[in-house]
Amino acid sequence: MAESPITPRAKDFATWYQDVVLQGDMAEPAEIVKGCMVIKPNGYAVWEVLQRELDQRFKATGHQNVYLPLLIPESFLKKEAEHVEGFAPELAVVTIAGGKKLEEPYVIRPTSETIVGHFFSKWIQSYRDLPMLINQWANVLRWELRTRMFLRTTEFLWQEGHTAHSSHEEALEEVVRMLHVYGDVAENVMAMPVIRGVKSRAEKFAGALQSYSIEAMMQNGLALQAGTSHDLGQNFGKAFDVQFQSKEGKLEYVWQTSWGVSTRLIGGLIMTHSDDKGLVLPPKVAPRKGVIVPIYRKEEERGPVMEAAEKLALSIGAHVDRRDGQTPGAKFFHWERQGVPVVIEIGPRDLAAGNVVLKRRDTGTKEVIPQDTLVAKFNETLDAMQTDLFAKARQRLADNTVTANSLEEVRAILDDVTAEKGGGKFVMAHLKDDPANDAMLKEFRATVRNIPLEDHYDGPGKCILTGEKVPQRVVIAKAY
RNA sequence: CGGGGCGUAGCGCAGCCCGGUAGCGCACCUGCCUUGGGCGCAGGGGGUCGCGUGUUCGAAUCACGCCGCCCCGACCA
Repeated sequence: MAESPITPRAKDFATWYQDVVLQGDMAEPAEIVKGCMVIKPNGYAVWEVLQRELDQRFKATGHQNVYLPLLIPESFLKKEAEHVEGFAPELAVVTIAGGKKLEEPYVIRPTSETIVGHFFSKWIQSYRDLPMLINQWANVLRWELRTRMFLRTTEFLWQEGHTAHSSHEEALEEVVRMLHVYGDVAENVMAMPVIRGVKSRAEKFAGALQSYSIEAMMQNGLALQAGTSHDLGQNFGKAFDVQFQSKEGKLEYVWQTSWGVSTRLIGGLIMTHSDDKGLVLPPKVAPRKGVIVPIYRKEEERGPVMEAAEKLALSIGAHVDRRDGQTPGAKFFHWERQGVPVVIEIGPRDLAAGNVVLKRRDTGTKEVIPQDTLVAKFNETLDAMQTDLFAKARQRLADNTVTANSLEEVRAILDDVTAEKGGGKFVMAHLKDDPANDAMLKEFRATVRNIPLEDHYDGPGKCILTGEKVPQRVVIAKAY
C-alpha cells in the first residue's frame, strides 16, 4: 500500500491512531458495510497470537471450546428483563429468510448468554454435570452509533466464556480467576498494565449481579475497558430454567458467569505502545519478531549477502526482506511502520567484519554485534524490549493517576480533557457505588471505570458527593 | 441521531466559487542506473469525478435527494 506520513500524537491523537492502524496495515474500514472493518493479515496475525495465549490459559483452567448459533430467537432476549433492556438498542434483527417473513424474527447475537441459558438447561441435570465450563470464539454484532477500528465496530471478534456452578462462591471464584487470566495476558503478553476491579452498578453488564473489568490507560490518558468478567448470579438460570439436582436431592438454579475479551485488545495494544513513527508491537505479540534487511551495492555482493542473511534468518526465525528494487532505506521505513521489534541489517561491510547491525523498534537504538552472538543478542533484545515497554506503560499509568477529594477537584482534573488534546487522567476518589452518583459524572463526560481490587490509594473515606463513608477510592476517567 | 469536515486513478490531493469533456505527486509497468534510513533518469498504463434525479446545447463543477467515511456529542466491548 502507499505509505503516507503519520499524524503526530500531539497534533491529533484520533487521527494518529487511524494512521498507525492503516500504515501498519492492520485493518481498514469496510466502507461498503457501515461501521465494520476488514482485519488485514497483519492485524489478524496479532489476533491469532492473542487467541493462542488466551486459549491456552482457558484450557489450563478447565474450559472447552464450543460453537453456538449466530442467530438467536428474538423471544430469548426478552426472557431476562435487564438484559433485553440493555441490548435492545443495538440489535440487528432478521425478519425475512428464504424469501419469506419469519414467524419469529432472529436477532444476530450481540452476546450469547440467552442461547447458552437454553442449552445449559438441556445439558445440566445434576450437580455431577457441574461446573460446566465452556468458551466460544465468535463474532458478535452490536449496532453502534459511532465506530473506531478495533475499539468499537459494529461487528467484532471476541471470545465469550460461559460457566455454570453449583454455588455462588464457586461462581465468584471463577469470575475472579478469569479476570486475572485477562490481567495476566494484558500485562505479561501485551505489556499493557491494567487495573483489575469491580464495575460500578451503573456500568455493570445488563443482567449481571456484578461485573469485573480490567482497565488500561491509553497514551492520551483515556481509559479502555480491556476485558470483563461477570457474576450472573441465578438471573439467567431462572430465566432459562437451568436447574440441577443437588447432592441432597434438591432442585436448585445454577450460578452462572460469563467473561470476554475482544479484538478491542488490539486497539489497546496500539494506543499503549505505538509512537509517531507508527506501530510498536511488544515482542510477545509480534507475529514477526525480526526482519532481516540485506544490503548490497554491486551484483557480486548480492550472493554472499543473501546467503548470510538467509542463514542468520534461519537461526533466529526471522523473515528476510528479499524484495528487489526496493532500497534498504525504504525497507527500514516499511518495517518500522509494521511494528517489527527488531530489524537486522547485513551488508558487505558486516560480512567482511563478521558483524550484523541490530535495531530495536521502541528505542531506535542500533547495535553492531558479531554474527555468532546474534541468537543470544536477538533474544536478549526482545526480552529487554518486552520488559521496557511494560515498565514504560506502567510508569505512564502511575504518572497520570491522581487523587481527588472533592467533586471540584475531579472536575478541575477532567474538565478540559478531550481525546484530541490528550492529557487525560485516572482520578482516584471516594465515591459511593450508586447510579445516581455515576450520573453526576456525566457532566464532564467521565465515568467510574472500576473499583480496584488492589487498594491503590488509601482506605475508607467520605464520598465526594454524599459524604457517606465508603471503603475505598474508585477510578474515575474518560473512556473509549 | 444532532453538529462539523470529506468523497476526483491503488494512496494523497488540485480543479468546483466563475459549467466546455480531467490534472499533479507517490505507487504501478518497461528499460537503464542505483542500493548502509523513503535512489535517479527516460518512456508507459490506469479514472462512467460516491450514487441517483433534475437544470442546461453541454455537469467533476449548479440544485435536490440518497449512500459512505472521518472528527466532535448523546449510546456502548
